[in-house]
Amino acid sequence: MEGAMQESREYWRDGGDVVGEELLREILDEIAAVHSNSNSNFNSNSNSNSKEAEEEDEREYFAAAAADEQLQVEAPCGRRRRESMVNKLISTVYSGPTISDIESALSFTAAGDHQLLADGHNFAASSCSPVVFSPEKTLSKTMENKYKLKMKSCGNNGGLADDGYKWRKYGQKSIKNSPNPRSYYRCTNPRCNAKKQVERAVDEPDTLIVTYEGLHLHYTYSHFLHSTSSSSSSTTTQQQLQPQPQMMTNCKKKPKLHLHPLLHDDPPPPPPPPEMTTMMIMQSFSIQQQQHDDDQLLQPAADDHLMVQAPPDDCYNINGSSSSGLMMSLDDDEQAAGAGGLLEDVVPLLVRRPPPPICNNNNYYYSPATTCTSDNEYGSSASASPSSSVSVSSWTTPMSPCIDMAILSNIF
DNA sequence: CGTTTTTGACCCGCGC
DNA sequence: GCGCGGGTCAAAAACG
Repeated sequence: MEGAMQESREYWRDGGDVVGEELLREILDEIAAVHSNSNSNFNSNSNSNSKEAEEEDEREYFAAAAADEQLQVEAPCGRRRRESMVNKLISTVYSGPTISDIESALSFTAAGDHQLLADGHNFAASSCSPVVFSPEKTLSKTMENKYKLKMKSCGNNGGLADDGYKWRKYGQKSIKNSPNPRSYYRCTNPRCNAKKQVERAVDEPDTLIVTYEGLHLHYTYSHFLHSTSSSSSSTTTQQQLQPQPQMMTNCKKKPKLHLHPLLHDDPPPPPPPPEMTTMMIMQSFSIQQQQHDDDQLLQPAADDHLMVQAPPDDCYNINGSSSSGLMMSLDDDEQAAGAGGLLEDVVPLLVRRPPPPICNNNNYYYSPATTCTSDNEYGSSASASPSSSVSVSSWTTPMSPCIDMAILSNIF
């Protein structure tokens, strides 16, 4: 870990034109200081393995997050702001996720967004209907931890919105008692184990049933593309809030893979929008491997830009368009610090939490990347516009501090 | 020419 | 053990 810290320092010394070296040192020192505490907390929790400890940990986490948000209202700039950022980073990186964490976060987020559905106000610029997120936990073992989305295709042309990831179709099967074949897709990222199945509902031709399995070990491509776009030219708020199909067109070009972010010639890749996450679950590859060995996928496999919403009983609703209140505060210079790129070595599972009561029209933003396609057959295109092309939203990428990226890249 | 899609074959789990 | 159905593989075709 010390080595990672040192590498981060060197990395940021080289990239000193992005963020002041002094500030970086300050932040890194704070990280190093907090890390020891955070680590010990994590160890003690994992050792005790008690539900009370986990719940206490969750309470502390959310309380801290709420406090951070309050701080940002009072002092959106300055040291407090940075400390908040660092603390969040630390809490997300060093407190290992548990299944309880994930489930808790899902229900927490769901409760927060339930009202949006109840009000019937969807932020979406599209006319897409909400999707229903249904974890298949009660089915057979092979179906365990698969998550199913039911969604209607976009209204105008019958096409569907992109879900932000790039999929490759690897099979199609006709299903018994169903006139519609089922298509099988795998994430094109070679390190990514995410899969999905797409089939059209028998009774509702407009409805697609998308079953996700596995985690994406990288960011959405829309995330990546928006980052690169934003870094090269200023983007107005209005543009940020509009679907940007040209970016999805650019998705056709497969980005470099397998390269460690720090080895890229390109500018440092963007971090995830850190304050948008309920938990940014950083899984080491050992954990990932364990998942494979156990043949268990513990996390909801819905793409990380999906908004998990109020679950009645065991059913989660995802409404990719619910973005109200998801605007975050970030300084302009911090926005300018980001750049494009995929994070291949970090494993974020972004479980969104309810929006903080902060609305900043100029900074963080949540954009419905609703690129409707006109595929005449669902499941016919899996590249930039995945066949499922579901009516969901993706996080467009505000420029965020690069600090966590550098650090996280060195951790794993 | 590299990438993606198609599609028949194969594998495996499950029920009888 | 056998058949069925679902999931995956992989070679060929299609695409850009």
